[in-house]
Amino acid sequence: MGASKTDHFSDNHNQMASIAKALGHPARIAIVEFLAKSEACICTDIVDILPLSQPTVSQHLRELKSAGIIKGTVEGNAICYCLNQEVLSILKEYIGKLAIIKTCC
Amino acid sequence: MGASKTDHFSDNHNQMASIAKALGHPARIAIVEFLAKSEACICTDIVDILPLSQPTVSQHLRELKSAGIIKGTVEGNAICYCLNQEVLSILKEYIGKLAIIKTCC
DNA sequence: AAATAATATTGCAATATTACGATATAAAAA
DNA sequence: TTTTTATATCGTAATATTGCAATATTATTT
Repeated sequence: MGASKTDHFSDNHNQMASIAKALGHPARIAIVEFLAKSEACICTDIVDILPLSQPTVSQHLRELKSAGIIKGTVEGNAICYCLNQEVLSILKEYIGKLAIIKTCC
Repeated sequence: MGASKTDHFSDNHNQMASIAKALGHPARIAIVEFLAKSEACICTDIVDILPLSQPTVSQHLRELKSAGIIKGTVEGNAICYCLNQEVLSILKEYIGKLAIIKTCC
């Protein structure tokens, strides 16, 4: 006991939770926001904008990538990151459905 | 080391992360979805829809409440829960800004 | 007043996350 | 080829999360 009982929930609930979970850290929010504000994909600069060490940033990037929120392309000895709009749209749609005012409470 | 360095990030980043984090578990997604689908606020039934014990569900409800995602109203010896649309709207707006297709990658 | 019902809290074990130093890897530059 | 640059991985310590049994709390019902 301690691990979450993933297999007791629907695929959809698990997917939404894993996307939300990946965004559930201020460093990862900062990364995603930085990529969103950039005109193009970003190589190199991500470590510089965060108050965290390079290995820690690398770990956060991996989590965002494994949730599908960002994509990374190898570009020489650097890696270019950008947002995966498909996955963000899934989240957007989902939150949109929840955020509908109802006449109660 | 181990705890996240909350104080090194902006209030906005921390708030968005804490909302996302609260949604980052399939049980909490299931709760929120159940409340969204219900016509009115829900007392009592929440424990029954989840494959988890009553104390565990209570803990998840508390996390959703402390992130501001749900509200609970005392109603006799029960508690009626419903979504806090204000907070969901904050998230909706935020994700909406991220999820804008750009011509890159 | 005692029993019941709904929810919260406590205590604790199992596991996951966060962070970083040290080190590895792989491509570019010197 | 050596050095530099950009990123990843390993190992590990500190802390947080998840889950539940046991118990407490609070209001309702009998």
